[in-house]
Amino acid sequence: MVSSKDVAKHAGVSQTTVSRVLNTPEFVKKPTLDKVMKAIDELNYIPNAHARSLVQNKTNTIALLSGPLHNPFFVDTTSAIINYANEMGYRVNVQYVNDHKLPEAYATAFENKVDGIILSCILIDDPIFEKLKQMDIPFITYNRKHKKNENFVEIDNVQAGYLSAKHMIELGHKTIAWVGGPLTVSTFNNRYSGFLQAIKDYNLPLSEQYIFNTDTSKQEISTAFHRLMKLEHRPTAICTGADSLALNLIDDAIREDFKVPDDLSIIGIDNVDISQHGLIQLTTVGSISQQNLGDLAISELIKMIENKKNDCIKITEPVKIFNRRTTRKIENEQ
Amino acid sequence: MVSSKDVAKHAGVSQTTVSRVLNTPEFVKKPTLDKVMKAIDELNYIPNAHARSLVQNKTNTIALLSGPLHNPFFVDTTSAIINYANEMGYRVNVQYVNDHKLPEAYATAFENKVDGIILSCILIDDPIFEKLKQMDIPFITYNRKHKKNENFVEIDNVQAGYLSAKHMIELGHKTIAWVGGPLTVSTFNNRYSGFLQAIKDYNLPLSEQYIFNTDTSKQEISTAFHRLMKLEHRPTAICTGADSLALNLIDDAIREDFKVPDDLSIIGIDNVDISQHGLIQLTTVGSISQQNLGDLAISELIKMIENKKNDCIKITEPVKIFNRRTTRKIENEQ
DNA sequence: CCTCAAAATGAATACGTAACCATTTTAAAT
DNA sequence: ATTTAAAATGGTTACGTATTCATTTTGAGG
Repeated sequence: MVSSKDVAKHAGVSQTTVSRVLNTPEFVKKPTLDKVMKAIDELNYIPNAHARSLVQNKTNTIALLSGPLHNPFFVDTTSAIINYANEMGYRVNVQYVNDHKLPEAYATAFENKVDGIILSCILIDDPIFEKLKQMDIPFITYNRKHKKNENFVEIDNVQAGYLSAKHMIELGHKTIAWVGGPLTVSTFNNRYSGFLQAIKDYNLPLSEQYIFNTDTSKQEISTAFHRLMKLEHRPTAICTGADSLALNLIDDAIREDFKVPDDLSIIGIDNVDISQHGLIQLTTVGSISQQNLGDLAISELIKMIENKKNDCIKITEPVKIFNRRTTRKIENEQ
Repeated sequence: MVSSKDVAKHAGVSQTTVSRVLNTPEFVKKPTLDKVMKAIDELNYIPNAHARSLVQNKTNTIALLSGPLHNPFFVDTTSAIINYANEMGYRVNVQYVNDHKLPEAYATAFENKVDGIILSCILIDDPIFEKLKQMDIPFITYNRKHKKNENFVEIDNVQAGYLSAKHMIELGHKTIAWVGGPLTVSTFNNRYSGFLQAIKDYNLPLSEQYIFNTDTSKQEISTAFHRLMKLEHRPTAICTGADSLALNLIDDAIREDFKVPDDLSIIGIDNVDISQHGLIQLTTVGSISQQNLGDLAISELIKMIENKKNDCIKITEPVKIFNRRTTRKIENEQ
């Protein structure tokens, strides 16, 4: 591998000068600069970022610990995060983590001495949080937050759950089911509690049979769907903890010959990009702002990295209903 | 930052021994091993991957230069690539490249001395190809290939285009349009030529008005759609260069109140995961194998990296029709 | 021609690790 | 006890860069 020393020798200057040519060319005379540039070109020299990191203690790399891409929410956010970070001169190490691989994912990030970590995969009660703080490395969670309520970017999940239930209630639905995710995750937890609050406020009855807090696997969602549809008194509406869940449920519904929204109204939360597609037109609750959570989080993270500003990021974006085609007024048929 | 030297001092051993504890613990006596482990734990020591890379000349990092995630093909492949690479102990630096940012993307990959590069963004006639070969760094292209016909993984694109047209023809369509991508890209080029071949083989007329090779932007696809729909003699079927194009066209169609497939049959190529969704059920052409191209490519790349096997990868996967719900028999109404 | 500050360059070092080679310790065989 | 090979450990160096400090060169002003 050709190094700056080789270039120096070839150009007849010191390695220091080569380094200067690359970093502070304004301090080197034109003729020597040209000499060095020529040598760089002739030898096909490419500086070694790792050696630089070592001496500068800065890697220009950010670790992204994301949820899986089969959840369209992470498609939107991953894309936004990587594009913004690249724009700002950072490389992004991406890992799609499932729970039993989390420790490895953190280890990888730490060993690479990344300048910052952006992650969605944190539990309300996650012990990693303290460790992250100890490490003294900038980090931010998006979509989820830790119970300590520090360094997060989220939407107003309680309100989202509330609006979603309210939407169904106002459409006349009386039997409304909930299919969400693990309550160890702030996002689902808050969305669920918002949902419950609305049910309570509007004095609707709610039996446990109608509640499924799944592990978000396709299989368990299908199971929930089948259980719901076998109930004596079937729900006419399902509120879900996320667009990805809603899309899975709709898929199940179609395969079982239920019509959405004619037989069953389904609403999501997140307003992922694809939910707008003409074939989908998912009714959902999402951020009022155009900017997605990934975008917001990465820009805050980079501010933290560069300004060293240590004040804690706590952003909760307001939400609204996006009324599309997967929910409808209930007919008074029963 | 706490280094292996600090650990050594704290444990009362040499730095070499600390290194050994981490890399070849079988060569160190139990008591010293315990001592060192204790010190590592107490000091919260985490090895520096960059320093290791420097001395080992191996980074365990792969650069992924992908197309944008709003194309679902890259959702599937990115996911597969990252997961497989992580499984095999490699980190992945992801970049979503648009054409004018390509040089930067390569520079980043080179400066980081990645162990390999996996890329989809190469043109038939791309000068970068020679440079990549010169660099003597393992690389593989997926989905697209260079005219040199080396180190690629693709589906049988000519056959895919052919089958797609044949499918429409056999359904009775006489006026079939083509909406594809830039012909500077092998994928679109070959798919288009397959399409043309079928049209020719079945003696269908084809006017230039029905051909659009777009830049794959949403806008230009919409333009193509509108032009087609304003034609005196409207096409009853559109063959497209990719599922992402098909999905965009269908979106346009729905917004203009055309019914797919009743008013218009549309077929894609790629068989992306989401095309199977109940709400979508896109008819398409895709690989017979379950394994997606990203998976295939990354496993081949890692073989190259680890076995140093220099024989050139040339994989073209056979394809078949996935007959779903966006195409139908034409009625003899005209 | 001399002085002297500014500009330009170079020498030496540190970053944190693994690898190589040398040395010490251990334990088995005599 | 002595020898000897194996096991265990340590000292030193290299990786490729940026930085710090020292040295040389330059050119303006007297």
